Amino acid sequence: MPAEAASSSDALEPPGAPRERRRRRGRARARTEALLHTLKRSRRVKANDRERNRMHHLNAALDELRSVLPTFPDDTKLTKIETLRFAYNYIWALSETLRLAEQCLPPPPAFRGPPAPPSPGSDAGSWLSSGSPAAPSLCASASGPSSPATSEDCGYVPADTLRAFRGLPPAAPGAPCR
DNA sequence: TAGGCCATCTGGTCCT
DNA sequence: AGGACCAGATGGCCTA
Repeated sequence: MPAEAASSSDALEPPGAPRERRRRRGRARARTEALLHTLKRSRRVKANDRERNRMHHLNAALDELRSVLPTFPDDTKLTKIETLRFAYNYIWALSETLRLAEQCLPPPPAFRGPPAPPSPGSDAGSWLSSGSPAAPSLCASASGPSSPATSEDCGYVPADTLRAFRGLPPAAPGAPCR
């Protein structure tokens, strides 16, 4: 108790002085607490502002992702979770398409030999053709565009968003090469 | 009206 | 110390 410890010198004061000092100390403490409160408050407001900005940037990135996904104009805007799942499956579908194309076409002479290091810029096929990441079971691609799957079949992409895959070239597994 | 989605606030934790 | 990131809470809006 700091207040108790300080009271030892109070015995030398005239009567009434300790009470006045305590009162002053109380006012000072109230002032510091108020100052601390406003300081905390201003920090919080600043943090809120940063957080809001951060989320806006995140949403902007999500919008950018939406804009490159194949959706129809009359489709309602994909939700955040739909966008992420759709992108995940779309990437997988593209990589499958690439893989099948590589199976059908003889590789160009420049690509013969040891595979290039797995950097996205150098050799798309080598890093895209590893198959389904964690087996996402993209039903629309697996069953072909003519038989769009339902979300019950797939579990990854809602039926509405799956319709966007209809525009893809048929890349059914096991499709005969020309 | 219930449920889904979203924006915002908030406190905690980690990193620089 | 201050900023970034994260997850939980809350309230508003919309739709079935």
